[in-house]
Amino acid sequence: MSQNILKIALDVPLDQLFDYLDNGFDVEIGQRVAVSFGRRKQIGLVVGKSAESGLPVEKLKAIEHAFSDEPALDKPFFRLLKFCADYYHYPYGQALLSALPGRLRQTERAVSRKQFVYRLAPGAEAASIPGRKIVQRRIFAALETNDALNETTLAEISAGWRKAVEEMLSLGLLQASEVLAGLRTGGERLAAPELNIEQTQAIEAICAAPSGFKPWLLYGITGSGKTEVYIRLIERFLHGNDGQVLVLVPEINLTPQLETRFRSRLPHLPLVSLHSNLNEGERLQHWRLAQSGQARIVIGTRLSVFAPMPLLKMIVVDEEHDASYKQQDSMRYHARDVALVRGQQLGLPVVLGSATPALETWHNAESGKYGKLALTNRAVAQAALPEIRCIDTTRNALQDGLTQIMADALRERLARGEQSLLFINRRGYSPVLLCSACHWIAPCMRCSARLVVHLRQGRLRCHHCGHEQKIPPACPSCGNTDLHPTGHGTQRLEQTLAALLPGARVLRVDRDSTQRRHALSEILDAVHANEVDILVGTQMLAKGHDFPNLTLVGVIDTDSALFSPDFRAAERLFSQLMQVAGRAGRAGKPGEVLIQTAFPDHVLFNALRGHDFPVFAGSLLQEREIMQFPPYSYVAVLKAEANDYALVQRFLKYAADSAHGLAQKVMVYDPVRPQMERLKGMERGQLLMHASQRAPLQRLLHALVALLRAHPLNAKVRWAVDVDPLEF
DNA sequence: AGCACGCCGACT
DNA sequence: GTCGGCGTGCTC
Repeated sequence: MSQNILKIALDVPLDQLFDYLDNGFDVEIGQRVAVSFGRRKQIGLVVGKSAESGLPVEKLKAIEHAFSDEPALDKPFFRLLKFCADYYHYPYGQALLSALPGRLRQTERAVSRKQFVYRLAPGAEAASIPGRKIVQRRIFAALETNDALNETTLAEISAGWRKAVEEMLSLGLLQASEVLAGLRTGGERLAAPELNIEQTQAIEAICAAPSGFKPWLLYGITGSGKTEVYIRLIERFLHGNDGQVLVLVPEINLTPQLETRFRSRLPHLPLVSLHSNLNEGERLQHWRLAQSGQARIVIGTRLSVFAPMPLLKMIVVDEEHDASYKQQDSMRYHARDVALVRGQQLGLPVVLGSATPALETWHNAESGKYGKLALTNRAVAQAALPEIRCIDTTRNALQDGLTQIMADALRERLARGEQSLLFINRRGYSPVLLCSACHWIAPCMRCSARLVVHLRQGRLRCHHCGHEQKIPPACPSCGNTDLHPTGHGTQRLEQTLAALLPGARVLRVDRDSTQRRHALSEILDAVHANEVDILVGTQMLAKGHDFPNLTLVGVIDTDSALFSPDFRAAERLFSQLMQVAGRAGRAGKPGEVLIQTAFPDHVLFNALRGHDFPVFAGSLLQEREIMQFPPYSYVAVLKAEANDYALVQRFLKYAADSAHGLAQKVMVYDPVRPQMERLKGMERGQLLMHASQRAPLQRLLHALVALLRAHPLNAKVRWAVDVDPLEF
């Protein structure tokens, strides 16, 4: 009797499948198995079955266990990850396994919490219940208005429900069925706000489009009601008893707000979230609920773009320009782009929402490749756009980082009992510790970066590798004890404000002040309760929060980003400033945005003053076209790092030489060191390649990666291909 | 990636 | 005489 041969994907950096004998287990494609691989035990996914193997059968091992009772992953899941593994040049097995919740990558049995729900049996009649069995009667009555009851609901009916249900089951009045636990539905339904014309037009356009793959850009300024458009679309796409929608959100603490909003507007649609704040158990449960089709709406960050959803009807990518959609290690995918591929594979609409779309997206919308829908008015009619002004710091002296104009504006709000927000993209006290005598600057030993002064803790910290040390009492270079914290961070600004505006209640919001589990939501509550006058914070504050009493947004210092060597810096800065500006003046009170800069006439600020993203995007796109940068070219970077730069150099030299030999219609540059030459003790280097078409670049990468995997330095150098990189 | 095997230097 | 350094090679 011959055994089946299983083609199994494993979490190993080898781009191949492994053949195992099925050992008599009844296992389907898409299920998990436990196998011995070399000396260790591994979890594998059955990708295929076959009667034969490229290897002699006696060399094959048999699987040790098959998780036959688990639901199998479907074909679209494999298809999507196959595409990603190829496109991002990452081993297929690792791509597949890393898309699973952690619990499913472990060799222990992964139990999903299940519960029973009870329905009325066909033909069951209330009359057959004796009058004195009150609990049974109540349960019966509840089931006449509800299709099914779960244990929680039954417990609300009576503490003695279990006994009653058992008796009803034995009498054939009820039927029990097992479902996954953890779905919450119901609750009060919030009234739908009225839509404005643009919102209605956007919804109708998407619903009227012929079914099939269609990308849409929903370009809507802050406060224009994008979320309401998503909600209406979900309602329209999930009208019947089936269908699922995936909503991707950036990796920020924005998920709870959005989740609450969706739940209160669509209480009848079971919703689960998938993000990093879930524990392993919850994550598995939510993922299973998506996979089973029971969760009709899935809201999740990056990784959830891979969540299996058999009834998927539409994908929404909120804040599609957000950089957190790009994974920066292992498989370097971009969740927005993967969402588009998924939409294409399944023939679905994909809605990309943003107030400041990525230039790639904007370009595609302008060229007609994507449908473009614009929301140009704030949904709350009386909420005007804030006035944006620049304060020229070459004419207005800075005192402790603040101009007089900014200080006066803060005082004014304080007097009026309104709130202000100061935006500064540097946490800590000051970004540099400088020796006044020899100009020594405290460096990080493991990174090409300066240590940031955290004065309150009396420590220096590296914001790249997390290294921490005491502030030295004297300069290690010359012995001088006069060491100056130079430049401004959130902590210092907080201190400055305390001195400048005594009595003002200042609250700092950055990664350091929000480490505690619920710290951010407590801060937000305090702001809403008007217990705060001035918020000082980093970009954390820029997103998604509505502060009705906030009328001033001050931007302290952004000039370094204006002339950054990173060609995306301006795009990011504009988006960031647009977002913080959106915090000002939401509920009828006019808002004002003040930006301190030495370059008030820069194009970026001109466009910002006019709230004119299209103009700014147009000018950036022109630059990109001249320089032949994305979206006018396709880029990939080979990134390599090792303890010893000589190894990196040798590796990249080999890669560059090979690439030159392989290159057809691809430009291969010389290996260079990145901005951050050293990170976490690793010496880094990179090789840039670009082409005007995707295909030749992909062909080159494919061949190159095969060569590099076979190279002796493969083991000594950590390397990765970054396709469509955001940073290089 | 792991985890073996394997062949050369300083230790109870 | 062994413990252990990490180079090399394989994993169905």
